[in-house]
Amino acid sequence: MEAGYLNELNEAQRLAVEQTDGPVMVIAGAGSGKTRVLTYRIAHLMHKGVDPFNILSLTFTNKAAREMKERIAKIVGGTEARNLWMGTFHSVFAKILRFEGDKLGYPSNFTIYDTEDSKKVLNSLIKEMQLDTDTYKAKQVQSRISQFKNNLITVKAYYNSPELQQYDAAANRPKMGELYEAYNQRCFKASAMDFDDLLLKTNELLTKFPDVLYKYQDRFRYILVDEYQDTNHSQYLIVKALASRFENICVVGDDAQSIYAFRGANIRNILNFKRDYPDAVELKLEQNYRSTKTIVNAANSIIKKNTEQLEKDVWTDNEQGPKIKVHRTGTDGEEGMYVARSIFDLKMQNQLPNSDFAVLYRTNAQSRSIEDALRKKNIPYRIYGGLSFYQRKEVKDLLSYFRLAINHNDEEAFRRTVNYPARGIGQTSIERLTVTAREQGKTLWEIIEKIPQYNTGINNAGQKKLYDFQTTIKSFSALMDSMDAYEMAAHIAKSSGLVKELRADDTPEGISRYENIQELLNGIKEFSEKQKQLDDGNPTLPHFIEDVALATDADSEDPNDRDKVSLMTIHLAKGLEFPHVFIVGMEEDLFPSQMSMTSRPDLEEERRLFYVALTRAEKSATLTYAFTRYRWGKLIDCEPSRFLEEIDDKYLDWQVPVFREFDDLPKKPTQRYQKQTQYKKPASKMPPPKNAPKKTIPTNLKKLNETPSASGNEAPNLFDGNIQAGTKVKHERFGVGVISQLEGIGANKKAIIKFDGVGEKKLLLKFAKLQVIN
DNA sequence: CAACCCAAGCTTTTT
DNA sequence: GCTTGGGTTG
Repeated sequence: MEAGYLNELNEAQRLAVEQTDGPVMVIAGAGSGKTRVLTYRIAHLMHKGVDPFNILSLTFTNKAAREMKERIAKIVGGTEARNLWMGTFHSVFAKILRFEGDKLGYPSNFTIYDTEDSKKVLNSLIKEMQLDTDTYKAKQVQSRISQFKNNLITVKAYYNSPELQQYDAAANRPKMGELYEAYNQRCFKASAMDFDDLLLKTNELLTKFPDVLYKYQDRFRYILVDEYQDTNHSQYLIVKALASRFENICVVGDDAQSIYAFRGANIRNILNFKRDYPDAVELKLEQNYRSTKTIVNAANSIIKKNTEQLEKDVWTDNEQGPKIKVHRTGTDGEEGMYVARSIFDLKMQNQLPNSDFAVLYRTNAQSRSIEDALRKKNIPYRIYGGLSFYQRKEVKDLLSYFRLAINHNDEEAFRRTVNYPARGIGQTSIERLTVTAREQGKTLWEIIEKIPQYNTGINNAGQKKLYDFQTTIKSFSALMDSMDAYEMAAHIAKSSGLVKELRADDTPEGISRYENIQELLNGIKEFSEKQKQLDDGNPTLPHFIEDVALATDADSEDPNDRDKVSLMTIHLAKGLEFPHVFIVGMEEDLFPSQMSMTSRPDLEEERRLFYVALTRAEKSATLTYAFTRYRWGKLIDCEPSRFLEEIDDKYLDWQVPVFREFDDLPKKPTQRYQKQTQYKKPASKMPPPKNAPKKTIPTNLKKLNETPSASGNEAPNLFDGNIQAGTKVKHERFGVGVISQLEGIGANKKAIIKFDGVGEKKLLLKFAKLQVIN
């Protein structure tokens, strides 16, 4: 067959497809047809006679993998496409670890612990080790351990690094190393790997066993990595190791869309690709096919504020399109109403489907006000993300039964199920069981299997209950080979007593829980049927669990959700596109998030996030922000996001009334505040916030990398002065206060200041325009 | 041992 | 404002 698809590509795209051998880096601007290049490239490889079995394609989400596979199947045929190795890093290497993990001491049925499981392990360890729960917060410890693992810092490496230990000691966590070690041991004992382990252990496998490395190098002769800018160090090393023999590696990404540094993604991986592969062919996809000129150019005007990036010039042939609307409302509730009304109007005027619209936000918590408003207007919507279906308590309870039946040593599954539904096995029994298990160096399961042999201190009735529990679970395991996933799941749901328990609860929540279990069972049925239709399918429960452990909600497509407005975080929106996009909550402290304000790299990541958000839009984008907003159940005052200021003004249509907080800016950076007259603010409706007689848009923050003296027109800047604790200062917004503590050095010097009536605030001296008062 | 009540923490993003 | 976990009570 003639490779006619090549004609559908532009020059750069065609080169990216045809350059099949040797290292290739494709920098793909937003909306530049990246997926098309990837799919065609794989199809092209197969046309050239490469066995799909030798192609490894790593994507960021399962959904992306599935969609790409479908598209390839359309070009080359389903049977051919099926043999491709395509999936997320986690899912591909989990599969390999099931196969090879015995070399590292793991059985093939190891459990994959999710974040919640890991946190529970850590919490019990913190308790057992009698550490202070204020300094050792499971969440913080977890992210620290995750950092270690993503950077291949083993326990041993940790102990060899005075620097790492000092860091933890300084954070008041001197036992971090012991905790790390204990956590690993506990997971290993339970035959469990956490998400990071899947990558770490793969690295270990490839390093320690050259024959294994050789085997997979030989298998994966052609490697493609999508979203390369979001790979972490661990992933980077895996790819590097696997590709080092044939060097047929193609990475695709966009440094401007790197938004996962917070969980270890290393933007250097893409910035340094050329250093790793000096012969690499570098291609840039710069023509945007998605958005209007306005949107493309506005997005460009934002992203150029970032310092570190690969040079590129994204442009489009599309029409100019309308300006980006910027709309301010009084409250978050009004913001939701404005969005709902706008969607409604656009829909009615232009006869558009709901699915043409998306509402994007920085944090999941913001969805509520949008939902309320959409509901009021009877506009159907779908929320993506948030608490995943599989994370819901009742769903996870049932899944835990499955997990325990598959891997008896899965301690978290054991703890979840042993007394739910209630079997009269109480806390004391579990406590005693745990103590015995730790003393004996055995798992909880190993103890209850032979409970009379151990001196647990549990009374006879309790021992019997535990033993019976163990027998029940074993009876499930025995059926695992003869039943498909659905039969097995339905059997377990019933025999465990879980269904009965849930049906007994006729409160609305109880009914909903019951329905969720039914939904889970339906899903499993669908899975079984689907697998049976494949010639190499595997309809068993363990296979289902494997899928679920690495699945997210974004992966499930409900046909009922077709014509709905999409609500999601910006992170989840990456890779998607919608004709009309609303970006809500354009406020300081929210977007950019307050967590990101103190460091340049973090702020740049937020800016990239904004870039991602804006470039999702095809035809129109609307930005909204509120004057006040409920956060943590409290009403707080908001300031417009600096990102609004950063967009080139000519692309914006400010629907903002004259606003007093802008009136006294140092040098009136734009005229927009004066020229807007059509939306005069009714003075009575918008009382100035109590503690902030005058707000300022933080224009000075734009100059983060400049020396502070450059902005010398302001009040005395204390950042380089030798200010001390105890000094009395005055802040524009918070009023008079006393510095109680100082931390950080140089540009990062922060002060904790106790303000009268406002309370304690931590402020970066560089920005807080403080005045010393005597 | 289970049910209920209250406090704390949370809200940056997720494979 | 909501959820989770811990503590107290029956």
